[in-house]
Amino acid sequence: MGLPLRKSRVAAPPPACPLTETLALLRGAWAPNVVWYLSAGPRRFGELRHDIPRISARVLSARLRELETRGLVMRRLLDTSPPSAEYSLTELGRELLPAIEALASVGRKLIQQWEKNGGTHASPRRKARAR
Amino acid sequence: MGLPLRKSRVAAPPPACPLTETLALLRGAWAPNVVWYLSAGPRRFGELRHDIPRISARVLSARLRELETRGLVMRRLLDTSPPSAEYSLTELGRELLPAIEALASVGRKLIQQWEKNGGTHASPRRKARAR
DNA sequence: GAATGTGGTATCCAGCCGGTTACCAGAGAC
DNA sequence: GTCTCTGGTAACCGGCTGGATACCACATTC
Repeated sequence: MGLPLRKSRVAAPPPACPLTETLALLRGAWAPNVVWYLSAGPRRFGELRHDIPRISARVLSARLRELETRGLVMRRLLDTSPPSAEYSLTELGRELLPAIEALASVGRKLIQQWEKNGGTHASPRRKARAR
Repeated sequence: MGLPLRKSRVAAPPPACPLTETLALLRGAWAPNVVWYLSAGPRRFGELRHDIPRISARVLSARLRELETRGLVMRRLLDTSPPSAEYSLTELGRELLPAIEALASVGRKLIQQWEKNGGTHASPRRKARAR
């Protein structure tokens, strides 16, 4: 026999699953939050950091870059001093808003139920399955 | 001054952001796909493996366990031979379906546009920003 | 007895991801 | 001169995740 086959180093072609493709646009920590806060209108870097207090500058920067590459977000430099950057949703980005709103709506209902149950998050969870 | 304060070893309390909470339910690779395929009705382990060919048994098992713990999925043992297991969405699981459908709907539109553009995925992406 | 099909689990391991910290330039204020 | 404010980048690093592979019990079928 000849040489053993080597593994391909490229990923398999995407199956073009609509659900997977859309979620891929929002991949990465905080990405949905960034889109959410941009949905209300343009926002500067520092404003987003303030909107999402637990995000680090490094990750916010990375997320904005990725969202820009994926066509969801536009970056615009303002010539203020010091210069600042303003981010906003593109049309594609805005197309995601109904879906995001649907997710948030479920979340609101969920939280409401927790509050009714006395603030615990336990309602719909069941204990570990017997072995 | 006394001893320096030590870092807390528990995660900060969740901010109860509706969007974050809902997406947390779908955390983990393939989770949205599993929910998607269960949305059409109950499904056995092997059937799900067939539905999602690239998922491994290990990951499918882990995902189903997590979805069960989070209250989205129910497991039922069938006493066939060999015994098989059937998974189905709970009521909470079904509440996510409109949101998932909204995501998929965006995805379908996206893919449709790609096809119009000759099969390339390049349409809404722009080149790297100048340095 | 051997093969098959079911629904998994055990173990290993590489890659990625994101948190932390330090650092930067340039302009303006003081 | 030095401090501040902007919007970042560089380097380090530990943890988690998920892919690959091997393995399992049990009942039925051949």
